[in-house]
Parts: sequence; C-alpha cells; structure tokens
Amino acid sequence: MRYWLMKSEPTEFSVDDLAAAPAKTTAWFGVRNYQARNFMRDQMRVGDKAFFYHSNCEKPGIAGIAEVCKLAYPDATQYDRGSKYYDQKATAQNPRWFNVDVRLVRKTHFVSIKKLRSYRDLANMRVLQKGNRLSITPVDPREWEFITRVLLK
DNA sequence: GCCAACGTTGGC
DNA sequence: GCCAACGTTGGC
Repeated sequence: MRYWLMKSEPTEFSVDDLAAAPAKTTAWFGVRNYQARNFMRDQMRVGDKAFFYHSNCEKPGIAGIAEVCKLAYPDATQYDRGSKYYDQKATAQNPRWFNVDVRLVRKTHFVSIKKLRSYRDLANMRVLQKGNRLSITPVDPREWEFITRVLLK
C-alpha cells in the first residue's frame, strides 16, 4: 500500500464537500499534469491512503484522510465541451486524462503547512520542497506514520 | 497582489 | 531537439 498527498482548493472542493458527498466519495477529476496523472493511473491502488490537503487558500494544510476506492479510469470531463477541463485532443480510443475515486476516511484536525515545516522529520516531504507544484505527491511511509501519530491524534 | 518555480507550447 | 515565451501554481 502506498501513501499520497492530494491537493484541493477548498473554494473548489473542500474536505467538508467530500464529507457531504454521497458515500463520502468523489472522482478526483481535473488533474491536467502528466506526472500527477501517472501517479493515479500507474501507481494508485484501492486501499492506498492520502492526506487531503487544502491548497491555494488562506490556510493551506492537511484537513483529512482519504483512501483510494476505485482504480483509475478515464476522466469524463476531458470529453465535456462545457467543462474547463475539456481537452480537444482526448478521444475515447485514446483518453489522455485519468482519475481515481477517493473516499473520506475521516476529517482530521487541521495541520497547517507552517506546522508541517516545523518538524525535522518532515524536512524532505515533497509538498514542502521549494517550487513544488504537483497536485499529487507520494508520501514516505515514515512521514505518514509521523504525521498520523504525532500531529493527527 | 506578488513573484519564484515549473510545465507546456511552438517557431526554428 | 532547442529554448524563449507564455501560462499556471500556490505560498506568502
């Protein structure tokens, strides 16, 4: 099993939106970065765990824990002309974008990026590295353990 | 709102 | 295939 961190802008889709969703489940659609797509398509498996991270907002940080509940499949929004995620070059025969489904395991108390930065154990965490922009990043099992044990009690 | 960092695009 | 220009991300 792998561990991940998945960013969402809370004005678009917050942890509370996920908590209110049917079966607390959502398709993780709209990823338009190849590296993040490849993580979902090639590496994510049902049961993988992820931090639900609020990005590009007043209070960036970890807000919940989710798990992958469906393997990657073509992202429907790539075919939707009305969607901002529409991709002219995507076809049914050759889908370009994929998403998994995730289900909320639980909301956590909020852990800010500032708090995360304050621990040496997390110094190498991908999401804390300078210039990091990837919306999906792998989380080291030791980092996962540290955060869940020390910060999310 | 600023701006550093990074990904993508397209002319050559 | 190079790389300048451009667009986006996201913390601050």
